[in-house]
Amino acid sequence: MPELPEVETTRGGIAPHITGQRVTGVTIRNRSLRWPISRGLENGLTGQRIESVERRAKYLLLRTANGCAIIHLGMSGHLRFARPDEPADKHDHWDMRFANKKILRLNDPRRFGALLWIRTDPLRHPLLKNLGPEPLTTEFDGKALFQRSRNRRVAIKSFIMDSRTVVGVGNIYASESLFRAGIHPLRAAGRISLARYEILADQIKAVLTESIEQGGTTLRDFLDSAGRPGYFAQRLNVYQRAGEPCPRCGKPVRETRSGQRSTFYCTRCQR
DNA sequence: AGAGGTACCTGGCAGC
DNA sequence: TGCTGCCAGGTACCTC
Repeated sequence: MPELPEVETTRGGIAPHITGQRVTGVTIRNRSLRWPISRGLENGLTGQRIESVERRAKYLLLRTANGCAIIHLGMSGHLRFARPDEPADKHDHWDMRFANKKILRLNDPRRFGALLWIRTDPLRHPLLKNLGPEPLTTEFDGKALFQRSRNRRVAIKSFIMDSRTVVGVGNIYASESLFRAGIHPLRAAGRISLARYEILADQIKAVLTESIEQGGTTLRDFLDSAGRPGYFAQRLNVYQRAGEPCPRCGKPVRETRSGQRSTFYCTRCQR
């Protein structure tokens, strides 16, 4: 479910409601997410005031004076505010309650997500310390991609989905940005010119920005924290459109696999 | 070091 | 209706 635009949409949806609020309690119904939720989380977080709600890559960071909650939504995770009397669903694994009576609730059927509590700088945490640049900053550009890709034989799609290259480019936006840039998804990363990387970096920024503006991409089940779907699916050019005409040239969109992931492209427009 | 595969988990869907 | 197999938006970890 969530790629960077979905996580950013979630961050924007919850931040106004919990920033500055004190946590009055935490209920954990199922500790076994990707990593077990630590026993110390409830005690550490309860009573703390949320100083900020930030995002790094697809991680949400709830910072307090005492520590930081790191949230990852995995493949199927979803945060929303529950009504006070609303019974927990089967996959509602945890709630955070706040002084303003808001209840932040996580639903995650596949449990690939995470909830961690750490007392040190979250950006130095092993999960975050080796992450590449944020795509929507000036730190990320064609030159950075070009330099990092020299002598690399890996397929360009796998390369841009590697979080050490750049964070936040998941399976949907990898296909979409390569289509927009006219680059074949299986081309070796080391065999792409600087000029083409400049275009690719611009298109990665553009596709992510447009998707955030549309509230993310709803394929099956993504809803933002207020229960609204995202509308970017209507703007997808190739993703999950195998057999449909390429929007640029009309040739049927082809589907292949790259790194065990579905990959969509146009054989004429992408070289 | 780099490339590729596997694993984690549930649910939905196509096909029989 | 119910079974089986496959697929799904992520990413750490394993092997070669």
